[in-house]
Amino acid sequence: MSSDPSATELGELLVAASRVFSQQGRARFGEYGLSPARVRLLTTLHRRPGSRMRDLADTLGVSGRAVTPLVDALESDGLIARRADPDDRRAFRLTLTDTGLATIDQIADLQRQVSEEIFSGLPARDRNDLARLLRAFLDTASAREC
Amino acid sequence: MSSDPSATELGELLVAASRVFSQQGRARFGEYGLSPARVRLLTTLHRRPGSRMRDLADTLGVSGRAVTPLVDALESDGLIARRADPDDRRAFRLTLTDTGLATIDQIADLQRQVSEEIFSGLPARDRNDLARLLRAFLDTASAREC
DNA sequence: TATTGTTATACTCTATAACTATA
DNA sequence: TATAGTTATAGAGTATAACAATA
Repeated sequence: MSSDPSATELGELLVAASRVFSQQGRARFGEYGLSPARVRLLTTLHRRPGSRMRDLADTLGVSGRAVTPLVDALESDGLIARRADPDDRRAFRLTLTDTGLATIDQIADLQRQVSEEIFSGLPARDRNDLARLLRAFLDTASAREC
Repeated sequence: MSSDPSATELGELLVAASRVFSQQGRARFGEYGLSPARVRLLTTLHRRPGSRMRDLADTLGVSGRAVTPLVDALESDGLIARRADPDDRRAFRLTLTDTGLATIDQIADLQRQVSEEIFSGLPARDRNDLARLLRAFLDTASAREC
């Protein structure tokens, strides 16, 4: 038994739990043509309106190359708009259209439905504790990235 | 404020935390040619030696079709072996080779390294609480699937 | 020179559907 | 008929590298 025998198990539990949630969400969102990557991009953009594509790539933790086709598709579906950046002629500023904002509402509804369903078996107190611990973990993890 | 305003946030936290862990793991395992799907298949097979491909697909929660190329690749790399099922001539029994078992050890090492690194900022008590809550969540979630 | 975003290309993972060989 | 596994085909998501335009 080493210094922390449960670190590995903790990682496995985290991934397994997330997988349960993601698979449920993927199925539910899929009915509305919303893939995980699209949802992530839309909600990220909603939190940071006017982001450039590079900003989005950094925030999402993916390569710049991965953003282009996603934005292409979302733009062609009328959910987001590319606008020229007045300060940098190489860049675009991305914004949600009215349709995109309506989709954000739909996403929020679906997320709430899936979340309440999936966490319904967990007592409220456990849910609160879990949220607190996950927040603490994310704080320490993101602090170490800098 | 509805019955449980934090369910959505809890889902987001769970996915975000898992993503931190997975991205770190993906990078680390990738150095050894171990993709997430390969690791999942190998560790699952290690827990259930002699599984048939259909069993693996069910356990992994993917289509049968997704298993074939994975098994092909792992077999051609000498990590697993297909053996005819004596009771059903349509089916294969999969087993880990010695090389596959060595890879399992390597995977365990890497998982431990990544886990200890990523959870190092979280006090031991929080880690234990987090593990307990995730286990409780998985229990309720998998109970509902039946 | 460095950076923004694109095109070109390729890889991993997954799915559905049609097929074969067995059950 | 149903099932185990394969082949065929397709799609999403991502990566690296090379490029154009701009900083």
